[in-house]
Amino acid sequence: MAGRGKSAGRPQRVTLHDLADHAGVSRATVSLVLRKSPLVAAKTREAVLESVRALGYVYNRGAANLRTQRSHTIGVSINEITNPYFTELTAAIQRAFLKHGRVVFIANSEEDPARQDDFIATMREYNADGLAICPSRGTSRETLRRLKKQGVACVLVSRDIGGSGLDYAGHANEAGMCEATEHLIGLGHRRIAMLGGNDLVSTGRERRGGYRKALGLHGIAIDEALVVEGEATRSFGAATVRRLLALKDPPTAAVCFNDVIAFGVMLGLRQVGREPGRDFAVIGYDDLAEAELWVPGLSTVRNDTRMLGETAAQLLLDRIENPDAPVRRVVLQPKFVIRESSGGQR
Amino acid sequence: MAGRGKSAGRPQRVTLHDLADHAGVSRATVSLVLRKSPLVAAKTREAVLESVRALGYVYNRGAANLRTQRSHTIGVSINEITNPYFTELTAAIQRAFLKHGRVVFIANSEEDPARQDDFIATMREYNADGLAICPSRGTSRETLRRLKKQGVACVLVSRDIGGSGLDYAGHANEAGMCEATEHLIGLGHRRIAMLGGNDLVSTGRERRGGYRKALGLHGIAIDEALVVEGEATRSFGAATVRRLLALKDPPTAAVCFNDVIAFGVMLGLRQVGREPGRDFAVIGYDDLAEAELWVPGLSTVRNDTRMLGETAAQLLLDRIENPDAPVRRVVLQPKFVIRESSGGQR
DNA sequence: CTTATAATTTAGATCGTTCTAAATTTTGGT
DNA sequence: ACCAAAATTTAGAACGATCTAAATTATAAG
Repeated sequence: MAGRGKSAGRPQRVTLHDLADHAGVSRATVSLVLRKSPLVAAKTREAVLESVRALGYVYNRGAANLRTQRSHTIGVSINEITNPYFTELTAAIQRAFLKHGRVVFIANSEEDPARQDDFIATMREYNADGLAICPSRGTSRETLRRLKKQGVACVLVSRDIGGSGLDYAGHANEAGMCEATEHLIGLGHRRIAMLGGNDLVSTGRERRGGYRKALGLHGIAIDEALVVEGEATRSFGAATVRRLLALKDPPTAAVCFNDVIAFGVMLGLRQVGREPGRDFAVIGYDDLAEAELWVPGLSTVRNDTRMLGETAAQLLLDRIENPDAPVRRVVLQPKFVIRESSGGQR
Repeated sequence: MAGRGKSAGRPQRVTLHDLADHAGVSRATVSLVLRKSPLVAAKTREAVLESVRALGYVYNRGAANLRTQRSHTIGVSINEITNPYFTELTAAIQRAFLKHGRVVFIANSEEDPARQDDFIATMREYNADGLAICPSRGTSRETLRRLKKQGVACVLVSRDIGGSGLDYAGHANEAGMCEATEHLIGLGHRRIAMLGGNDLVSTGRERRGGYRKALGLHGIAIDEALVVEGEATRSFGAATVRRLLALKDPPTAAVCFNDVIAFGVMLGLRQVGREPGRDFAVIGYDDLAEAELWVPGLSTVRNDTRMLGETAAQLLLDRIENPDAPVRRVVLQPKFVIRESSGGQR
């Protein structure tokens, strides 16, 4: 009596049709009940809901999406989820969309544009309403312009790709790094290294630009030997600071592309018997939860990750709502946090 | 000429129908081409693929799933993605499924069984082929049994829920923690604290059990004041070790539920002027990338995360293939790694 | 040139929902 | 009791793919 299909084999999925039969109404009415339409009479609604319970019905969202041409699904592509900054950002983005009743699909592109492209293609095949992208290194402007041209709602988060023509939510990286660097200059440092980041990614360009700008403002010549590109890992920070300390005119301080590198620098200093904050000044970027706990506490530039997630979500939802609105760019101001790792007056 | 529908409004999606018209064949043939069927003649295939390019066709996976009753989609529910162990595990699981051509849906339940249930419900609504679950704290056995009874393919990863009747892939936590604790005992420690974990989660029960077992094996009485439940955070580790050191008979060593807590312990020791590895022995659990870099290097129990991800994926894929096979449990052996934080002979 | 066989192609039903437009029932005023 | 208006319910056609079973075309053997 239950399950229409063949009596042999797998249990058939319970459908609207089954519910309709069971409750003695039409498919259309059942559909209205499930969508909480006010059109249907209270008594009918009760009967249908009772059938739902009785048959153990599971709504088929895929079928509904096919019909409505809307999926309420958002794809989120993250360049490197094992980086704690992006882990926090991902959680923030997810929370923000969840609050707006969207289902979120997360993928980790691991800095590989091909994987990112695959994911974007898959999400389009699933008819996602929109995409939030932290573009992996090397993402081409053309890829993104094509998305825009094809009418895919899209927002770039954290990292910008110039000329993509997409909405963007990010932080004011140049200003943040400039302030951090000027702080060190104010403490008397002249040989300041800049560790991590690169010019292939906007955040790298901007933070490295902020560093250069600060030195320029105070008439300090830039020694390219102290500007080191690198991965956002602790081991890069540790190895690099050890190498720089071995130079004949070593730096006395370092600003880092992010906190993870700064933690590495502090570990590296200890490995060679130097104490961060006393023998060498260190500044990070992001203000991860861990920064405050270190001994010495890490001076760093705080990005409001949760706010960025919410901003990105709002931009994307607006874009979905109104595909032809003018492009928007929101840049959040960071906050420089002074702790002990940058040392006192020297 | 392009796009069948109304000439006004949004661009219509290109469908198999459009491709068929454009290429002068039937819908069925186009479908065969897209699915790389060998049945179709080379010349026809070329023509269709040319139409795909010409019209900018995007495959509609939702429609296909509706028809085939298979989604090639896997839902992965993670209890806390900001914990780096789970971040790594998530990445490993994703990679493993990707290798098998599955699309992976990731959600962060943040230790909230309600969010986990929501996600599971959503995945069922999307007709996911299977679920990989790192159950959040407080997940009930009944929830999981119901899933099994309803024929949902499911594998538990890392954390076990007794009596769920589901496949499980995890690590031998008791053995790992027992070995670590015995190492400290061998070095002469008698007052050994156990920090973090709790009995609400299998990994906590097992690791704490391993600690108790080791003490028992060597006739050391357990001082419950030294066994502290807690969150897997650095701040818990730091605060707790400071508190324990203030006891009148303080511990001389600590084994930690995981590396993150152990890092916190090392930071906490420094905050009160003690040097980990020299003044106090510390052992972690997980062997995160960071463990090796610390000064002193963190002694810890290594879990092979990538292997766990692959194992879980294989169990789930087998289960999907063969729903009625007997339940399997795979437990991977960890490896104890000795570095400097556990100190030498005292 | 048949004819049997193999290789291709296809019409039409189907998956489980929602939508449109119309049919039916209920309600309330006279 | 009647009728208009409001409230509720519904049949049947979508959505965009795949499947089944059969039709068509090409190839080879006699």
